[in-house]
Amino acid sequence: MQLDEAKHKFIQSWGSFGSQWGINRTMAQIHALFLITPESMSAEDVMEALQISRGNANTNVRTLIDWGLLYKEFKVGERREFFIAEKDIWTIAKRIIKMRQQKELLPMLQILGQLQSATIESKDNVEGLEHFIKQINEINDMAIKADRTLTKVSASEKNWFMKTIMKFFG
Amino acid sequence: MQLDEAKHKFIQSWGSFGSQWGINRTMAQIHALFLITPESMSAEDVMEALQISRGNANTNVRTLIDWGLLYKEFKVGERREFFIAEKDIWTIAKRIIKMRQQKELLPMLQILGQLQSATIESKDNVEGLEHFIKQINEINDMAIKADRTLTKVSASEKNWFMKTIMKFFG
DNA sequence: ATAAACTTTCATTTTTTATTGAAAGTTTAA
DNA sequence: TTAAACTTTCAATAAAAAATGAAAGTTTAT
Repeated sequence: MQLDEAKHKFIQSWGSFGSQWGINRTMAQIHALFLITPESMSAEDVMEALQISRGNANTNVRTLIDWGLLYKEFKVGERREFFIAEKDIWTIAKRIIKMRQQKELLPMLQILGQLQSATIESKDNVEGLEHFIKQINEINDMAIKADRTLTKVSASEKNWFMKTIMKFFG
Repeated sequence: MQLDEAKHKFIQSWGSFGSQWGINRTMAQIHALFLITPESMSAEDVMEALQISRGNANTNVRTLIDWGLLYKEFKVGERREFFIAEKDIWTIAKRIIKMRQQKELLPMLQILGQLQSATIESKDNVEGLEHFIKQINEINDMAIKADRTLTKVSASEKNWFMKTIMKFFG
C-alpha cells in the first residue's frame, strides 16, 4: 500500500468515526490529517489536502484550536498562520472527554437537578408521580457518577490512569 | 410544576442529549417516555404522546428492542403489541455502551488493524512514513485499551463495578 | 377462506446540519 | 496610509438524516 492511500484511508475512517459522535465529519478529517502530518500546515494546505472550502477549513480549524487539539505555530518570515496537532493520544483523549462532558453531560445534569428540586404536583396520578421521581433520582445518581469519573479521568496523569485503572482492564 | 410538564421537560432533554450522541432524537425521546411510564404502551400510545407518525414510532421502537432497552409485553385479550422499558439504569448504561462499542469502536479497530498489518511504501517521504506508523500504533493501542475497558464494563455486574471502580471516583 | 386488526416497509417530503464562497474585516510591510 | 496578504463571517446552497403516510405484508379469529 502507498503511504498516500493509507493516509487517505485513515482520514476517511477517522471522519466517519467522528461523525458518529456528534463531531462533524470535516472537523474529524482535519484532525486526522494533522495527526499524521509531522509538519505544520496552513489553512491553504488543509483546503487542498481535503478539497474543502476556505470557510469550512477556517471554522473547523478554529474549533479544533478551541478544543486544544491544534496549536498555532508562527514561522519566521511567513505572514499566514500555521497549525500543528497535539500528538499525544492520551492528551487528545482527555481533551475530547472534557469537551464532550461540557457539551453533553452538563446540560443533562442541570435539567435533572431542576427536576429533582422542583415540587412536582399530580393529584390524579400518584403512581405515575412516584415512578417519575424514582427514575429521575436514579438517572441523576448515575449521571453524577459518570460526571465525576470523567472529571477525574480528564484531570489525571497518564501514568496514574494506567496504573490504577488499567490493571483492572489489561 | 405539573407532572406532565416535568415529563415533557425530561423527554425533550433526553432527546437532545441522545441526538448529540449519534442516537436519533426521536428514538431517545421514545426511550425517555418509556423510562418514566410505569405501564406498558402500544405503538399507538407512543404516536399520540410524542405526536409522531406510525412509521417513525415503529422503526424506533424496533431499534430500542434490538438494543435491549425495551421489551415486548403480551396482554391477554389484546391483539396489538405492548412495550415496556428496561428500567434499571445500570443495565441501560451497559446496553448502550455495548451498542456504541459495536457501532463505533469496532470499525475503527478494524481499519487501524488493516493499516498496521499493511506494508506501507513511500520512497520519497521517509519522515512522513515513520511518523504515520508511529501515530497509527499509538492510536491503535489506545483504541484497544478503550475496547477492553468497555467490554469488561458492559459485561460486569453492578456491584463489582461500583466496588472496584467507584472507590476511585466516588 | 377471508376480513379485520395490526405491523412493517419504503418512496417521497421535511427538517436539520454542513458547506460554500464572496464580501467584510484585520494585520502587516513599505 | 494604503494596498497586499491573509482571516473571518454569514447568507445562500447543498448534502445528509429523519419523518411521513399510504400501501403492502402479516397474523388472528371466525
